[in-house]
Amino acid sequence: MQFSVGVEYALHCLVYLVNLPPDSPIGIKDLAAYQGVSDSYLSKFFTQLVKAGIVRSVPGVKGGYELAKKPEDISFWNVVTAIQGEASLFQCKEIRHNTLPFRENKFQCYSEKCLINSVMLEAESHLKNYLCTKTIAWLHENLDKHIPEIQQEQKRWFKEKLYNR
Amino acid sequence: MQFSVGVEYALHCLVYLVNLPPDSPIGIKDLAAYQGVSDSYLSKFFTQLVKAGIVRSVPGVKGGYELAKKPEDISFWNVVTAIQGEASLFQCKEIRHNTLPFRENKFQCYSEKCLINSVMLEAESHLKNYLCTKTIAWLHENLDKHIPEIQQEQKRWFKEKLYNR
DNA sequence: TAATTATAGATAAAAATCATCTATAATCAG
DNA sequence: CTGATTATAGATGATTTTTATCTATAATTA
Ligand code: SF4
Ligand code: SF4
Repeated sequence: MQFSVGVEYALHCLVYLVNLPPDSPIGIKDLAAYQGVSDSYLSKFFTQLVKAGIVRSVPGVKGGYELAKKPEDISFWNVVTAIQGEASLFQCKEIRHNTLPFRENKFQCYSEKCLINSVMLEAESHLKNYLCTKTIAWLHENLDKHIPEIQQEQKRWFKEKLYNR
Repeated sequence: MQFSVGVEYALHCLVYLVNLPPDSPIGIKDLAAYQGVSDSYLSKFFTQLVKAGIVRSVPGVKGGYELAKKPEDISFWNVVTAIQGEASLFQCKEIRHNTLPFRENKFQCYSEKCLINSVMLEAESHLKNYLCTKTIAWLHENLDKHIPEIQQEQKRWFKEKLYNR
């Protein structure tokens, strides 16, 4: 049970989009070139981010992607669900339905009143609540503090790409 | 990203082992027959539960499995890690290493100081802490309250199997 | 000694994940 | 209007993980 790499790609790329001049979207080609993956691969994640309302897409010449919200309104949890979907971590496979007394049609097991399910859901909500408190704005700000050289280099590169369109 | 079904099987089966007479292990055949799966399948999970110190195995004739600890000392988290392993939910795939300035050997990215990684770890610890508070004893007790008929039937069945060995 | 039982490992089907490529639709610069 | 550019959608396939079973082996006890 692992987070998808897509979450990692999305978080990194969203940081690139912070603090750019308004109405100057960045194309998927540039983003993909920077990340070192194919455009079609990265674009899939951006399509999901669009659907989740995290980024806005501008089609056509000089189109691309830009943040649809303020970075302080985009939480880690938003990104995680945008990429992995809303499905909860624990999905009851209804194994009890295959249990002896059930096979003999003695009982039914309804997952609504399932204790295991409710415990897992509650546990997940603790994870969720924490991830909701961490935003792209926070990430951007702290990356600037922790790895300033890398961040500067990265900003330089995207500003230049924006300039040469 | 989903919990393994193994967790569901393990939690259900551990409840069956609560409140049985001492030194009377239940064989994997009975457990598997009750669950409606093959012994070899279920036994794999029990081997993992043994390695995690949750159950004790008794080989040979009239052998089987019994709880190795008091049910109030077995948490949901214990079971989850026994089955899925200790690996954390977020594993950095080091995607930044393939990023443009890194490909040009300008920088290195050490995951020890990675902010994303630390946020994910902290989030997971919230999930962990909650799952540590819920035990097999709690589950057993509350299942008895919520679905008493099913629990009675289940206890009847295992007691009978124990009797006929 | 023989039957029983856990353990280990081989095997394979099914599902999910990762990654790329192609075709299409929308937009804008000229 | 036209052609280039760009996002979107979907097909495709490789790889990995998950699920499930079967077989062989080792330990134990009746
Ligand atoms: S008790 Fe809960 S987890 Fe188990 S089969 Fe029923 S609904 Fe699913
Ligand atoms: S910044 Fe963190 S998540 Fe990203 S590549 Fe570096 S270590 Fe991995």
